[in-house]
Amino acid sequence: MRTVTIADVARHAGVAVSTVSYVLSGKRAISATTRQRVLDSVRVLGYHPNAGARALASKRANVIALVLPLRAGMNLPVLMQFATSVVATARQYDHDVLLMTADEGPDGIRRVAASAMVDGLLLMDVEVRDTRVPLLRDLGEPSVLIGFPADAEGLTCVDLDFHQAGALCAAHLAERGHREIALLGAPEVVYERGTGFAERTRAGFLAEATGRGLHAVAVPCEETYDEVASAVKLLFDAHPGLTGLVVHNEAAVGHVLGALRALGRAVPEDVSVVAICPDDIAERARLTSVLIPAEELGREAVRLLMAKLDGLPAGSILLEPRLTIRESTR
Amino acid sequence: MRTVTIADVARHAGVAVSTVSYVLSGKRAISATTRQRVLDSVRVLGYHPNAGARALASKRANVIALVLPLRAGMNLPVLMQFATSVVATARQYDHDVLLMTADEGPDGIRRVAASAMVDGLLLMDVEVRDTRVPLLRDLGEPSVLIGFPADAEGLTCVDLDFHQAGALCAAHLAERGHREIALLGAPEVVYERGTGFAERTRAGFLAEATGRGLHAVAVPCEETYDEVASAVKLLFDAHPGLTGLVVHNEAAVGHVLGALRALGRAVPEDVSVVAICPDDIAERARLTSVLIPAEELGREAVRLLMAKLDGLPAGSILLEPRLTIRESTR
DNA sequence: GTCAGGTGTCGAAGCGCTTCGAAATCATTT
DNA sequence: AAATGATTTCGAAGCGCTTCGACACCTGAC
Repeated sequence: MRTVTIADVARHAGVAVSTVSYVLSGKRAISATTRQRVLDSVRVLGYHPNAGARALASKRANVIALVLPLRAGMNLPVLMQFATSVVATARQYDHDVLLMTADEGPDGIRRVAASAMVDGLLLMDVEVRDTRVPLLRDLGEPSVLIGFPADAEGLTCVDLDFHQAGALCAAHLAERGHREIALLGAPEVVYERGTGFAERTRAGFLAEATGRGLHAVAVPCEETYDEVASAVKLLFDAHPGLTGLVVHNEAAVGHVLGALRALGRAVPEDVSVVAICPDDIAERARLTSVLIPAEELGREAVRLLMAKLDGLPAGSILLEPRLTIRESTR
Repeated sequence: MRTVTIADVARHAGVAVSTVSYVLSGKRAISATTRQRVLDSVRVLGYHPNAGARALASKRANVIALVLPLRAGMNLPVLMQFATSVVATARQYDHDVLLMTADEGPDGIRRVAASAMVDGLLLMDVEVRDTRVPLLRDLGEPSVLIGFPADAEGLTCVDLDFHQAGALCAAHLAERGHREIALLGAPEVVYERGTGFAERTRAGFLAEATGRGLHAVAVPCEETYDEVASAVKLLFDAHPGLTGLVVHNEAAVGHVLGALRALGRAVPEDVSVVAICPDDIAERARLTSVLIPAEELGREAVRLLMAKLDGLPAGSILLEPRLTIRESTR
């Protein structure tokens, strides 16, 4: 069963090879009758263009690389949703997806780029000081990052708008009449690393709360139960009138609820809790939350990458956060 | 920055293009001095072979497709471990991985195979009557399946040996002196679908138990708490002397423990529980368990596929189950 | 000194596709 | 009726690589 080539199609349809190519790519006008004849032959013979040959001749592989941080400890549901969305969206643009793990590091990126195996790259979970970022810059390979590195100048990045997410949570609590609220954030070290999203959430939260004349504080939060409990206790000791809590730390969310219970503060009767975390965690605990829009992230990332492949300029975008109201706020 | 071609390397090293090719592929003997000169040039120029050209000329893409069931409700940790392992192992064989979702279905497989985009396929989560299996058969594309379809004749499959896993659980309980044991399996519909692994576990469990002269029963098990609780209750009503339980249903594991607690049966004091489930679930609940060896599965699957690509015959393999003893059995 | 048989290297022919310039065809205009 | 311009199709030249057959050289045997 020899594979069907474009020459077979051409012969079968009684036209030149180039004509078949033009019918398939639509890059030149072909008369309706010829076009139909060619398409019929394609169908009859079951022709599929050879990817290698096409890539070689056109200098376009029609493949994008998806670089995932496939290490333990990732938020898997988010990652999965994202990957699924990327694959599906890429297919819509007639592209396939090459899966890479972050642990091949910069070399892997250099390799696939230099071998023209992919036309562009999608990097998930970009860190603030990511070693791959400078490489990406001078490699000149079209790419889209999920997350913002320290210096995003000249790069295309997609992320949730954490500033607005923080603000949204503060606003939600304010509208419910809470006057004294707090943000329990990421562990200390995360802020020290200068991780963008933690910092931005905090800024948005404080700005919005202050703007609305609320009394607001933001404190970091470790992830073991004991540390969370003591942080919560300290918070209420210092601010007895606290009635609203925003938790931006998925690992700590459960412990915060436990700690509140231990302190005898009922949710949502005594204190309202808003989480910024993946949907499944919030769903399970019935928490009002701002979710990570993984699917939208994937879709937008691919869209932007495709635009870049077409030579269009593509700026970074921040996705608007959406608050889902559940049972933990009133 | 034009890309470096093999001709550039040849010129730089003062040899013919074919010589460079042979140095790189090792398919013909090249003198040590020439080889070194070529390798130096490769390094100096930063040469990476063009994947498309290579694929076209050699009819080998050096890419394998990984078809994952990226739908909700999958066991994500297992899937992730598996994917990671596949990518890492493939890289060891100098191959890359094209990520596909099962929802492109048979057409997707036909497409990537016909376009010579991949050399072989890895399908995860194969169902008993999988529409892709007949296609795979007559497509003749090298492939390895994770899981066993109804008729595995002529196919290469890799899976945990569920029969032995069931037997292992029964044996473990028998050795601990339990005389009356039960298997809580998958939901009814799963058996009705004829899903292989559920059935095989049950068979192995019953065979081993019976062989050792134990009194054993196997019942299906739904996945909501209420249904699990009533199933557990019915089980103990019918078999008051029951002291050993095997749970082969990851979604129900937690509920089973809850139901036992509700019935006032302590684990492991009154009843020993063995689970067949992913490691993380068992780990969290401190359950003695047989885990799904996702990483090994990925590694073996790639190994088999590579063997097939080299034209070697590759039979199916069943991975030996391993029991991890934790705190739920005595 | 010649010849057989290795080694090591080269040149050229593709692999299947895209794309460019040119040819062929047809419809309009003068 | 010839010339012009559009429209449609063709042919051929690559894209960068692998691989086959051939050539050149060297060794050792006779």
